[in-house]
Parts: sequence; structure tokens; C-alpha cells
Amino acid sequence: MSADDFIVTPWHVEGDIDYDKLIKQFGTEKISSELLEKIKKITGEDHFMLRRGIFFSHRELTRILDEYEKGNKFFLYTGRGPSGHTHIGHLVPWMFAKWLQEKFDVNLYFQLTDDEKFYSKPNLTLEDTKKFAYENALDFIALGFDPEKTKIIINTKNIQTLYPIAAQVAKKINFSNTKATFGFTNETNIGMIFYTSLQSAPCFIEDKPVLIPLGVDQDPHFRLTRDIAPKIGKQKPALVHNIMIPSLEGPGGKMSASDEKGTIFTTDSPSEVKKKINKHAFSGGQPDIEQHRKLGGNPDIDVSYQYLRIFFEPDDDKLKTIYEDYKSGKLLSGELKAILIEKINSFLAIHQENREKAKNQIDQFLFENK
RNA sequence: GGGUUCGUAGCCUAGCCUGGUAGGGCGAUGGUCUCCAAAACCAUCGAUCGUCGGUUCAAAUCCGAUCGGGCCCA
Repeated sequence: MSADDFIVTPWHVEGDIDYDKLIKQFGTEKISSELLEKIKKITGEDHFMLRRGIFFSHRELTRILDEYEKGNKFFLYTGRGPSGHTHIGHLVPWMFAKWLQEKFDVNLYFQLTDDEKFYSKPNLTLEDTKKFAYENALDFIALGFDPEKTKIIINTKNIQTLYPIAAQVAKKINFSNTKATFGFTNETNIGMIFYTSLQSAPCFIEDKPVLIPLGVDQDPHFRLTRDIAPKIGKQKPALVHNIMIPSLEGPGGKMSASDEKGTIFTTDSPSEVKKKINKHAFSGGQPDIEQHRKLGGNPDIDVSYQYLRIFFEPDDDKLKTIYEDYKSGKLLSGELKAILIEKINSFLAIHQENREKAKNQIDQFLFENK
């Protein structure tokens, strides 16, 4: 694979992603400075993930905001395919969704697609994906959502509510559409072929516009949803996309729950975090200390720095100092890693506490079939 | 229901025709190097060859059955 080749699909992400190219390829819109200003005007602040381009692309976010300004509220929808334990990359769109919910005071639906992971992962049983759905839900709740405005949908549990909506959608998507969108072949099981209609269902669960914060790799599902929405008399869902969170081992892939050593899980202990970062985090440092002092490091490819930028250092000034010190050679890779380890571990200490509490809160969050 | 094809370590795969208890690649682990990581170079671990039975001195290899996956036809 050459340097500018990359693959982004809902099931596979590979290569060094050029996000400007991806925007063209997917046909989305870049989040412009005007749009950022508009968000700032309405919410009173601009989230660091927006400022830093962690959320970099959208579909019709402008329309959602225009409607909001006219007094028409929207609702939020995001989710997670429960194929394994939660890692810190998953928390990015969830954190952002929480911010959106607070700023706009809107409802949020969180879909756990246990059926889809059962269909798409040959080795997982339905029991496995259900178990992971529960585990993932704890991490979601631990971020501090309001149970009055936040409901967790589990596909196999809430099918009664989802199915009539999914049926509306399914009738409007034909095999050619899904084949073209997802590259399905004759080997693809029919669960997968139907599945996108189920992922669409929460878009229409309330009769309001919907905004979906999500990893850009999940965009194809909603491209189809957007196509058929007008055909069933609904508004197209609006999307806001975040970049892929790199694996510890470097650019050229997203953090994956199946890659143990390249991934920080929310349940990792402080010593595991320390070991993983020190032993595996790809660095932008120079081959030895003399050269590093002389030439400086490259924060743009340094995974530790990227994690600080994406999630763990919201303070722009502090981040800027780290960037400059690393670039000038003042800060060594080992020292940068120490900063990140401290940040992650203090985050996880609180998160893990909240995660324990979530076990008693989960019932308040689960969606009741209507 | 019929046909066909495949099933070898975490993954991909050679070997099967012409029987003599497995070879490679990726990955993983450890080491050297480095402030770390990567790269590079060493080294190591890892497979009762889907299962059961038969033939044979000897079966991943031949035969039968069975389970599982894929495709085509009905």
C-alpha cells in the first residue's frame, strides 16, 4: 500500500488517512470557520474537539443550527457496535455528544448494535455481543449523561420499537444500493444486508431533526439513510464526523478493540496504561537524545501528543507549550509519554469509579419499548 | 433437496495427486539499539493437520461417516 492509499469503511480502516481527500470521496462538507463561529455564537463556547479539527466534517449541520435558532429543537443519536471492551477512542464522539446535549438541551439516543456485531464478527455469539453491549453501556453512562434525556437502545432488546421503522426504511433500500455502498457480495449474510435499515431506525424515533456525532467510518450507513429519508416523508439526518483515533502503534490504522497492545481500555489499571504507552506508543522523537535536542521531535506523528490533542489535554495553552517544547527538542519522548500517562490515569481513576456506579444506574437509561 | 468446494498455530497459507507424525509469511514474546516508540538485527514460543472410524508396519496425506463454512442449482 502506497503512502496516500487508505481505506475507510464501517468495518475496516487502514492506511494513512488524508481527511481532505476523504471529504471529497465521501461527499461531506468540511467544518468551516463560519460554521465554528455559528456554533460558538449559539453555545457560548467552541469545544476543543471542534477547534482542533477532531470533529472535522459534517452533513447539514448548518441546517440543524438554523432550525435550532428558529426554535426547532433536534435530537442526538450515536452508538457503538459492541464487539469488545470500550477503549478510549470510543469515548471521543460520546464526550462530544454529551457536550452537545448540555449546550443544546436535547434528547440523546445511544444505540448498541449487538445484532450487527454478531452478524459481522464470525467468532462472536449473540451472548458475547450482548455482554459487550452491557459493558459498553457502563462506559457511556460513566461520562455523566442525564438519564431523563438519554436513552440506551439495545437492538435485540428494543427490536419491537425499531422494527416498524426499520421496515419503512428497508422497503426503500434495494440490494444494489447496499452492494454499492458496502461492497457486499454473495458471501455476505442477509443479516448484514438488512442491517443498515436497523441502524437508520433511531434517526426517525422522534419526529424532529436528528444530529448524529460519529466516527467518519460509519458515514456510509447514513448516506443510505439520507437518500431514503425523503421517500418515507422524513428529514434527512445530519451528521458530524470525528477523525479516526490512531492506534498506539502509530498512524496507519484506528485504535481497535481486537489489538490488545495498541489499545488503552477504559478498564486498564494505571500500571497497564504506563506499560502500554511506554512500550508501544509510536513516537515522533529522534533516534537518540543528542539528535532529539538538536533536531526536535515531530508532534504531528507522535501518538502520545495526538492523544493529548484529541482527548486528554483540553487546555490550549498547555497543549501549545507541549507542542513547542517537543518540536524544539526541549521535551523528550519519554517525558511526553509521562505527561500522557499521568493524564490518562487520572481520567481513568474517575471514569472507573463512575463506571462502578453506572451498574446501579443502567436501568434508568435503558429504553422502554413503546 | 441436488451439485460443488474448503476446513493445517491468533491470522494467511505450503504439503495431500505419488502415505513415513508438518514448512513458510504475518502476528506474538524476549533481547540488542534508543530518552521512549518505530525501523533494523538476533532469538524464542506457538498446530494432537475440524471430529469419529477404517485401511496400513506407518495417515495431514487413501477410504467412509459426521460437523462446520463458501458458492451454484432447485
